[in-house]
Amino acid sequence: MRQAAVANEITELVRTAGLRPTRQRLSLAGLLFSGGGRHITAEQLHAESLGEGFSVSLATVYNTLHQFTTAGLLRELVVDSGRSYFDTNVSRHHHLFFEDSGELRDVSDNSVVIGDLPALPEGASISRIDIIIRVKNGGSSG
Amino acid sequence: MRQAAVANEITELVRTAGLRPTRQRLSLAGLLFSGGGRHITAEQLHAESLGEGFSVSLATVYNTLHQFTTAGLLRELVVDSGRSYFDTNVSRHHHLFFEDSGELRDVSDNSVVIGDLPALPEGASISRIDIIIRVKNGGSSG
DNA sequence: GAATAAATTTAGAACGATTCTAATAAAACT
DNA sequence: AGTTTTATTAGAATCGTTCTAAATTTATTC
Repeated sequence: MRQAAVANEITELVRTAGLRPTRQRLSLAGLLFSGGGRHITAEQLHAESLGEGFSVSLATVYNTLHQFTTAGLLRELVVDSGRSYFDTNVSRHHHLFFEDSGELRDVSDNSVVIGDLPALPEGASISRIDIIIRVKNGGSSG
Repeated sequence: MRQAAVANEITELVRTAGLRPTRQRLSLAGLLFSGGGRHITAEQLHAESLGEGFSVSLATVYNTLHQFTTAGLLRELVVDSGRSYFDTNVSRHHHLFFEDSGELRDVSDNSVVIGDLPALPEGASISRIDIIIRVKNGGSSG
C-alpha cells in the first residue's frame, strides 16, 4: 500500500506537468522526487537509473529533465562551465558550491539581502537571482 | 607618442603577468584592456581579433584567456551552460545578465548584503561569491 | 649576432556534454 | 481493435573547449 501511494503521487505529478506518465518519466521522477532535495546532472541521473534497473536512454533523460524544468518541477543550475545541474528544490534559495568535490548545497534565501539594484532598462524585469558561494577545500563533512 | 605609450603599458602588463609579450598576446591584451570593462567569450574575442587584422588561432585565444585569468588580469564567469565569459573587471562586483541578448553588465558590490551563511565544513573557506541577476525582456537600452 | 635553449603558436584531432534525426514503440482516443 | 498522437531510442551531429605534436618565435649564451 505504501509504495502504491507513492507511485500514484508520482503519476499525478507527471500528469499535472502535462506529460504522459510513461515508464521512463515515472522512473526518473521517482529517483528525483522521492528522496530529499537533490542536485544532479543528466549523466548522473542516467547512471543512477540504469543502476536501479530502469533502462532509459540518455536522450530521454535530457528530454525529461528539460520537460520537468519547463513545468516548474526542477530548476536548472549553471555552476560550472560545461555541465548543468538540476535542482529538485524550486523554492527561492541559493547555493554553496564545493569546488573540489563538485557538491552543491542549498542556502536559505534569507541569508542574503539584495540592496538597491541598478535601474533596469524599460520593459525589463528580473527573472531570477542566482547566488553561488564557491567554497574551496573541504568536502562533505558538515 | 600616444599609441606608443599605450603599447608600452600593455607590454608591461603582459610581462608583469610573467608572460612573454608575443604579438598575439599583445594584440589580445590590447583588445581586452584598452577600452572600458568588457565581458567577452573566447569565440567573440577571436572573431574581433581577426576582424582587426590580428591573426590568432582559437587555441591561442583560449590559452591566453586562461593565462590572463590565472594571472588575475581576468575573471571567468559562468552564466550560461556551455560557454564562458571573461570579465576584464576583476574587482569585487556582481552581474546583471540579459537572457535575451546574452549581454552582461556589472553591478556594484555594495548593492548586495550577504547575511549569516551556513557554517562551512572544517577547513573550508569561501573562494568567491557570484551573484547573477537574470533579466528578461529588454536589451541594451539603459 | 649566430647558436642554443625555452616558451609559444598552430592546425587539426579529440573530447565531453548536449541536441538532433528519423525510425520504432507506446499511449490515448474513437 | 484501429488510428492518431506523443515518446523513446540509437546513433549521428554539434558546440565549446582542450589536447597533440610540429613549426615558429623569443630569450639566452657565447
